[in-house]
Amino acid sequence: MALATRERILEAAGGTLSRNPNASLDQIAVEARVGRATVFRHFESRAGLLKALASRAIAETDRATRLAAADARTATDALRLITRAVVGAGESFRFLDSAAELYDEPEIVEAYQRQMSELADLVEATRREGFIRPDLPTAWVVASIDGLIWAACRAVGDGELGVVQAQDLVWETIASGLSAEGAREDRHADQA
Amino acid sequence: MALATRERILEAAGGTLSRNPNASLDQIAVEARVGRATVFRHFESRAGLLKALASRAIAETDRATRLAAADARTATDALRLITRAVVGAGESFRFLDSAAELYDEPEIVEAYQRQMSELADLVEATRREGFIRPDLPTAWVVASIDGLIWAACRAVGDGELGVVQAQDLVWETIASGLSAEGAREDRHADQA
DNA sequence: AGGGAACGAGACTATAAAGTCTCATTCAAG
DNA sequence: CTTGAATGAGACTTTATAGTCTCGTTCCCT
Repeated sequence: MALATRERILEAAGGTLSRNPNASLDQIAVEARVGRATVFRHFESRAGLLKALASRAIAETDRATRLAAADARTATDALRLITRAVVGAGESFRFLDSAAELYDEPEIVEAYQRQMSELADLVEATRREGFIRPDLPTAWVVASIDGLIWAACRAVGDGELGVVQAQDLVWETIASGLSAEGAREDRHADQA
Repeated sequence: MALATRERILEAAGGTLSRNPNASLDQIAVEARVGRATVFRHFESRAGLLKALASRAIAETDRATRLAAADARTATDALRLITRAVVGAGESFRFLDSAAELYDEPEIVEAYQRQMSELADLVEATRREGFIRPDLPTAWVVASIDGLIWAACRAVGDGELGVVQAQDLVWETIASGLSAEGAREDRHADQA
């Protein structure tokens, strides 16, 4: 039962922290239907729990990324599959939204930066396939995709969208934007 | 000097909290070059300070929104101006990113929901002008815009983008999307 | 049935931060 | 120069929560 308990604690922590980033270990233990002491039997400290949770989310994203990269024939397709996968797994790492304590866990920060860097590489590759507009900085494209994924995960968490719908909408928005085709004529200098 | 002091505390709180959402009042007081006791002379409690900070950000957004609505001839133009204004004022409310304590301040929650609702109305209006794609749910369009604005503010805060650049890119992305025109031929059913 | 590992409950300590209070100092206005 | 309001410094209390420890119980395995 040890593994099941550990997993239950992680699950509860993810859920509780995504709703209230400052939730106490007591709340998490209650949510996991576990004694508070048991939390300390599985994790050395609060920081350790957070770190394990983050590592889990990162590993899950990595796995999804590898699978997508294996299946896809083009970089654009890989980006599509990865986006879907990350939105699908959104609940796993929505808690990261406000886990400020993790900023001083070099291991986690490094992994996050690596993932962002991989995403940047992928964006560059899709750009070479003619998918991404040449005039947008890669940093912004990455930030936008990140922002859209967060928005989708939040909408799913709030019950505004279903998971599948959110996955479709994120990709649809990345691929075709928010505006109608006709609006493309509207562009003009827009300094206020 | 009373007003100046109060303002300095708010300013410091905004800055410090956007960097570390769990910053103590002591850190904020130091940042504001003010005694910690003085913080309590101007705000009844930590929650009161947070609330005042949020109210300030909301009021600033409201003001920008009203100005934009007054200047704009079309809903689409209003959306453009408002987006620019909010990104420009991003530093003022970036701390909200992780201010979980505010979730149980009905006054703040209500104001936030009102702003989101106004944004939804504006999106509907731009849709009638043919700006927004008819096939995207308004809730998603609102969430996307919100996500893009957050992404831009974060990029500015991290020094990745300049403010003006971020303003341009957000609107450019809303208006024309991320993908090249040619990618519009690529759409296909994408269930994995 | 017996034994050991995992657990629940709860007492206990330690600590960080919120919030209160006092007193001396500064500073601007009259 | 005098006065009063605003402040800085810091002592003090309170509270919430992390982290430790113990003991009795449950439950699985042999």
